Amino acid sequence: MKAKRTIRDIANELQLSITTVSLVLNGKARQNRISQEVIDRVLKFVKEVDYRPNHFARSLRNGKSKIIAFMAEDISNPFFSSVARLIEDSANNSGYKIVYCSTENNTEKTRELIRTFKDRRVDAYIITPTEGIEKDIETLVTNRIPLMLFDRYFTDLSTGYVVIDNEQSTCTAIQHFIEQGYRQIGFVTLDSDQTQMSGRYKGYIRALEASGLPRFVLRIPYGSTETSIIDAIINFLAENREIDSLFFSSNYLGISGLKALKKKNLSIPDDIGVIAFDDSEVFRMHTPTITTVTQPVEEISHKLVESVLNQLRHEESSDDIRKDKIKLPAKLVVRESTARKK
Amino acid sequence: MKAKRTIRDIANELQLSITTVSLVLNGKARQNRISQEVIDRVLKFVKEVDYRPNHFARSLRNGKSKIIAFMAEDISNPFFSSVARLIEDSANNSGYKIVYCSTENNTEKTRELIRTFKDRRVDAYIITPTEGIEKDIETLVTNRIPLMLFDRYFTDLSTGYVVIDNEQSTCTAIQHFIEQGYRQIGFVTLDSDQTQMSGRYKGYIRALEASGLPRFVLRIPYGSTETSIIDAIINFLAENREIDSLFFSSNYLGISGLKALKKKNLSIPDDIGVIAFDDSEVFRMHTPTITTVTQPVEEISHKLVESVLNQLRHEESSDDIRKDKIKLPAKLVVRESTARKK
DNA sequence: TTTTTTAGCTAAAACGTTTTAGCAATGTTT
DNA sequence: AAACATTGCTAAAACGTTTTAGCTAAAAAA
Repeated sequence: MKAKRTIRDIANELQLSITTVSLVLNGKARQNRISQEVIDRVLKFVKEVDYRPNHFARSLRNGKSKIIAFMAEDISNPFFSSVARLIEDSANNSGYKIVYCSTENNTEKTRELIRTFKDRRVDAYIITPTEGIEKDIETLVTNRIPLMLFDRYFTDLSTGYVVIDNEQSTCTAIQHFIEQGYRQIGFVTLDSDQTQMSGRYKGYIRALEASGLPRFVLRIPYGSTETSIIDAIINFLAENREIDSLFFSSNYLGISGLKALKKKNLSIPDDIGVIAFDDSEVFRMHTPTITTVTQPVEEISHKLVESVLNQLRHEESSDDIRKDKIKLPAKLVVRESTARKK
Repeated sequence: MKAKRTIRDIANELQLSITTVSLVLNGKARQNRISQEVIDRVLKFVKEVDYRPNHFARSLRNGKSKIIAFMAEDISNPFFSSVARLIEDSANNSGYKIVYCSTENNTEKTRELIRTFKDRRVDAYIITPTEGIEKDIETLVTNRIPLMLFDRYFTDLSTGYVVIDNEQSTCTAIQHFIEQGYRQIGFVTLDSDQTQMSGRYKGYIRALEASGLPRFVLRIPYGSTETSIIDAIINFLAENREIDSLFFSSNYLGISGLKALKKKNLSIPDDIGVIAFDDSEVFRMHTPTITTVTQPVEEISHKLVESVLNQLRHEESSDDIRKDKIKLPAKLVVRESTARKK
């Protein structure tokens, strides 16, 4: 068992000062006029003995943890776990590790999580914000902590974010219903005022207004169990028997919706048309296959991590950090669930 | 903006020594004969000014990062992201944060990841090991680093682990096929010698031998694309036309399998029976619904985190760490895909 | 009264880096 | 020959904790 070597040991063994070794190791040798001979000697030795600097000491000294916090609503949701997977490698390659947590869209919990992350001087944040967390996010921003929101954001807060064009993509989806001959279009959404949900709602309204069709809206309380969602949808359909199509504004609403329709023995797409937000294997494999508004997960993830790393790189420079405000288009993937026999 | 307060500031403001404050904060006041009056004074003040100790300094001093590494094969796989979600809260409640990474079952990558985690003095590991990583795991064990393997383990390594009884559960599944009247049972698995896969294979063999039925085995190379898996399965069926049922030994093999069957227009369960390993929403929603060997994800997660936290608690004590070797039963969830009309 | 014990607190070292300020020797300009 | 610049390196402070060893004063024992 070789003893852990410190920079001090290295310095002693090479008959150099700690300073010199440190400068070489940090690539600041040239600008500090360390001779090439010494540079080579240090580099060679350090490689030989596989010296690995102590992260704690380094962090203590320079205040950086080399950790990025990934705060998603629920890491086990396929959308969020895909993002988690896709940001992972780039972060690692830049020397960052990612700690995750699930906010459950619970503001109190999120606040507490941010607190503990602050304690650990996490270097950057990627967050799906909850409704009441605005102030806390603002504090991070004023402290110039690199930060990106995603999935939703705060219109009156100057942060970077990556979202999709919820209004336009939903509008397109509803128009697709209309083109397929559906006229009584129901909208099942979460009872939430966050940007992503209000955007989807606006898209629904806009499409309807353009064609003068009636509205049918069901708002599900946040955190409802699957069975209560299913019941709510069944009720909704019973009270509005004219409905001939349903738009589900999230992937798990869609899944519960399909279960509800199955339970009522309604046939898709003939009795009722279906479109769900967020793609997933379930929708691709379902019989019939389900038309979805598909988020560009790769691009979202890529932009998120790119922007955060960029902020981290330019953190020192006094000029303003680039706060990317990115709105990506989502794609309507047309499948069998909207192919009505006319 | 209030300046960050250090323990030194606290000590000064209270006219006490740093030592005293530190002892109180760490609950070691009583055993060091600090008077109750001083204890109260410190605790009150610290609460008032919301003092938060610097993690880096603490870590540097005592060598603990308060971080657990969660190394799964692929964090975006529903099985692993569920575990991630389920271990998260208990870990947080005990003051630990979780960093994740995806090994892709790539030994070189895993080795490198373990290296970087070691550099950061991660306190504990929860790992789905890859085939070649035995030595590296062993090093962790000899260094007495708290560690749990899951999903698979090394028979000749003394580590804690949580797995399911792959052999028994697969055997039961195959027997179910037989009871349902299937006689030509195909087994689609990954070309891997890891315990979970060999266990499932053994279960298949055992069930067949008991009834003298023929074997049909397809081994898919690790890391195959979905399309190549589908092609392989289609070929396999073409070359073995007598096959009347298929067992898929992982969830994504099952999904690819269903796509292959759909492509060949084979009807489940009449043309062919289907059982998949690992449950997922896809199998519950599929038409017909798919019989699965369902892993007890909650229990797996619970045992994992409980055991790791236990190891962390008793790390100091010189007596042997408890190395829980847990094998949980998996449940056969019978659905429509094995309900052959006889 | 002197010695010993105990109660209550603290000084200082240590953890392992990064970085500022500066020193000595050599080279260059006046 | 004196003054200045440059090259090549280093001493030491700082980051903020935890913990060991020990000090002083009061209480108890001799």
